[in-house]
Amino acid sequence: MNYTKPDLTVDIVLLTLIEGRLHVALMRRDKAPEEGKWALVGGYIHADEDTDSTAAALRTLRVKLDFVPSHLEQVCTEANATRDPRGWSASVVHLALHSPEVLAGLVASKGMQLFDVEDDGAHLPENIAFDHQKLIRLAVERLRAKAGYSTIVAHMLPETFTLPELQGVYESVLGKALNPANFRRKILERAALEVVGTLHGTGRPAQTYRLGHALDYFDRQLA
Amino acid sequence: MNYTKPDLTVDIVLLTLIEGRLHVALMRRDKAPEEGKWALVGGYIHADEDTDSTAAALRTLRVKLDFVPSHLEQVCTEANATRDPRGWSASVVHLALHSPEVLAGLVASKGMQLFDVEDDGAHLPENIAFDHQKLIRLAVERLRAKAGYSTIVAHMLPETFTLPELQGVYESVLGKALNPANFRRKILERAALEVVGTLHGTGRPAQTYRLGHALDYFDRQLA
DNA sequence: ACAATAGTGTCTGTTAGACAGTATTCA
DNA sequence: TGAATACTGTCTAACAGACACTATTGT
Repeated sequence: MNYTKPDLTVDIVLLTLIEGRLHVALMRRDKAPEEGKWALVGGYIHADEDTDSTAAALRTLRVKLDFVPSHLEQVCTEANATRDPRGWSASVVHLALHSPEVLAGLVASKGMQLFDVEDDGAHLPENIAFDHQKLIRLAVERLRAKAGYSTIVAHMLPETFTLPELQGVYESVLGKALNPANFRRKILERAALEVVGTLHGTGRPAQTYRLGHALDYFDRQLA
Repeated sequence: MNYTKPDLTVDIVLLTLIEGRLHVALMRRDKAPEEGKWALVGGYIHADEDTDSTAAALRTLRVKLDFVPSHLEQVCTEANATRDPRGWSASVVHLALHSPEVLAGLVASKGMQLFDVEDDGAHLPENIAFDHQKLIRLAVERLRAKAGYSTIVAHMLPETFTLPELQGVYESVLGKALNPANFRRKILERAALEVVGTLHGTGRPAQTYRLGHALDYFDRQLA
């Protein structure tokens, strides 16, 4: 009754929005296999220190990037015989989101890079490790699907934001323009947004808001 | 760099609908740990014969029940230090659906039992193994969520069915009565249903249909 | 005053829910 | 002919999308 145990890892698809385009955080692998290729932030689950798989993902982000994401959720598990040349392996894939300002800081200090994932990954580097291009696609699909009926995309903004800014991230992720009047009406009906203050810009100042809950689900599609 | 590898298993929450109530298939464990308790159909992933985790789930169903489900999908992965007394373990949880007629046959021939999962599991047996009560809840929640915007529930009917029958399974899973006229209009708009024939019952005969695709997703909520 | 951006009011077409009514079978 | 079940037509209220309008700032 002793089977060969597969490897068990976590991989984190850390995404943000830069100039209206989704970007993913990748790091260069510094050891074999796939040395030198670009890979998701990830690593082995440590049975002795991780209480569960999400804790393993948080530890990995802390150790490799010294960073706690605004949002983290499990996407799926990719487990098969061919994804890793070393043999049968399983990866619990997580989606993480944060604001571009903070991630840009990590690029400078931690050697991580941000790559544009739009146009079906056409702008990603050629040499992506393992099945990580597929894992990126799965996480991006999850984000796009969830954008339409939740406040998930707000986690790619700083903690406080204006409604036009929020509309912008919805438009980018959903890939279509939204009518400002209708967006305001619907988002204020559906999401628990708390008024924070006022932001002065180049025209009329905007109200700033923050999320009342980490994640709100809508009973109807936003757009 | 050699960590203790956690155990990697699959567990299948096999559900069907009996007299309007969701039921789950459980089997009595015949060995330690948790011997004698009721457990989901599941087992270790076999790195030497399973190409991926879904193949492992299908093999497990074939070996233990000699059965191929009408629908099978991954739900999530439950992975932590405390779910199995033997130590850190990970289970890739799957949701499987089939018609009650076929599952009733397996009860007779394979020692499996079907338990009512309604009322938050109040009618489940006391002695459920490991964290399987939680896994059942996760799969049932997934099914209920997906029922509102897909044809997933049709997999708990035989291959051909009438619209009143289909309405019945939607009503049971969604937990509310639906207006027949509106149900017909919306399901025929949204789902790819193929006309098969005519079924004679006690009143006016009903058209029979089958699913045009394994799973249709709707752009709007059904109810 | 005007450019720029934020935010409101309101009209219209579409969709969802309610419900009355028709259709087709068997006893 | 009536009970039983399947199915259709149509009215109304709610909602989504479009768009013209007002509001508040800086220059």
